[in-house]
Amino acid sequence: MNTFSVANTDLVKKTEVLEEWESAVIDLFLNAANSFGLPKSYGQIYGLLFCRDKPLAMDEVMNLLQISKGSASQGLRALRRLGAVSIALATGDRKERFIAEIRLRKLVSGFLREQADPHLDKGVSRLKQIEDLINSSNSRDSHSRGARRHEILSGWHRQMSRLLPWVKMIVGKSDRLPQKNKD
Amino acid sequence: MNTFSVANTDLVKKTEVLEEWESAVIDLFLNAANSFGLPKSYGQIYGLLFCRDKPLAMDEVMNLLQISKGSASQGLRALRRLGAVSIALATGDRKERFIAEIRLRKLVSGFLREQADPHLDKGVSRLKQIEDLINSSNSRDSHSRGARRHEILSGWHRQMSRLLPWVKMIVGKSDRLPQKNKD
DNA sequence: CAGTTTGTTCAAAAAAACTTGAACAATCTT
DNA sequence: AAGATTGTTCAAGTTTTTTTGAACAAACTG
Repeated sequence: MNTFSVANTDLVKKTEVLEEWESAVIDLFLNAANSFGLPKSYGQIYGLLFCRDKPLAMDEVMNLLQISKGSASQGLRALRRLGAVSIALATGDRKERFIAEIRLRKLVSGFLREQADPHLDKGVSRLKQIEDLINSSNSRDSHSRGARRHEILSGWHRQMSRLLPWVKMIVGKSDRLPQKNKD
Repeated sequence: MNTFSVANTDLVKKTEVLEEWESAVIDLFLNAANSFGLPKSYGQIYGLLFCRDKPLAMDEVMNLLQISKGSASQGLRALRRLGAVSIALATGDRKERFIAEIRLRKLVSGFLREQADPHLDKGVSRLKQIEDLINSSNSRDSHSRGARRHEILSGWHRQMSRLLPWVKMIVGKSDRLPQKNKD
């Protein structure tokens, strides 16, 4: 089946290839993404960009990682939303090119903003809904038990709300040199 | 669709049933578990125990949540490992009975211990492996680029290692009354 | 504006994660 | 010790998530 052997000596577009250590880094991020609940391909894409100095275009990402157009497109978009990847300023060429954000603080706060904050918000309405159900409970015992639980949940919610800003602050406090806050 | 109205007054084996608010709380935890990367059933089980004052046995959990033996068994075990659930002291009866840990600090630190810490540990060896690959890189350019990346990753690792203890400390700092640390 | 190049969308395929239940093990009961 | 009760394991089934690629849209080019 693979009998086209020789003869295509330099017709094959010299597809750039990964360094061994790059593959290892990409794999590291693949696993990390995974345990943060993100698709593996996001991790791969980020990992690749993390390794490179020069911005990469979508098709380069596709080729180097051997992933589909769809994955590359969606992955890059999601990573941009997370603030983990950004578009390099146009280089004459028309293609968009991407670079990885490497400041840990930015990565963490982007992640929390996109993943944690929404949950905390939804939590508020959920708690209210639960409160209503508790109040419409007929049994006196169930009612008081519910009220007690509602208090606990509210306390947790308050604490988590307090914690997140701290996390965003603490991480990256000495990430590099004292940088001006270009938020 | 709800036309079974009256008539089944007490033939139905009074299978204990959930309060409406309990279902809502269970659902809350179901979603929470999910976004922490834990199976939904773990959330349900925890949620149920969270709602109850009295310890529940595995079969009660199965019946109330309508989940299989396997799920109940595995879920309870995993939750115990996380420190989110513990076995109530024997009540004469032979069955094991379970209760939920409701101190947020315990929950958070258990979660971090089981989920984050292992990753940080694996991270050390991964970093070392990457370092080796970088050193065996032939290209001078690739080598220095790799070295730069390795530094960044090491920095992140250090920072995360610093952060976690803080999180464990901060959460639950005023969870309830000043309790003696019964770790 | 017809033709290219670049990027998005989304239904269907593939892969991964979760749940189930039957077989098994361990422990108690009589 | 046979029988009953409680809990675990894991292969197979189910559900959910992720990836793919072909059709489409948008923006440039000559």
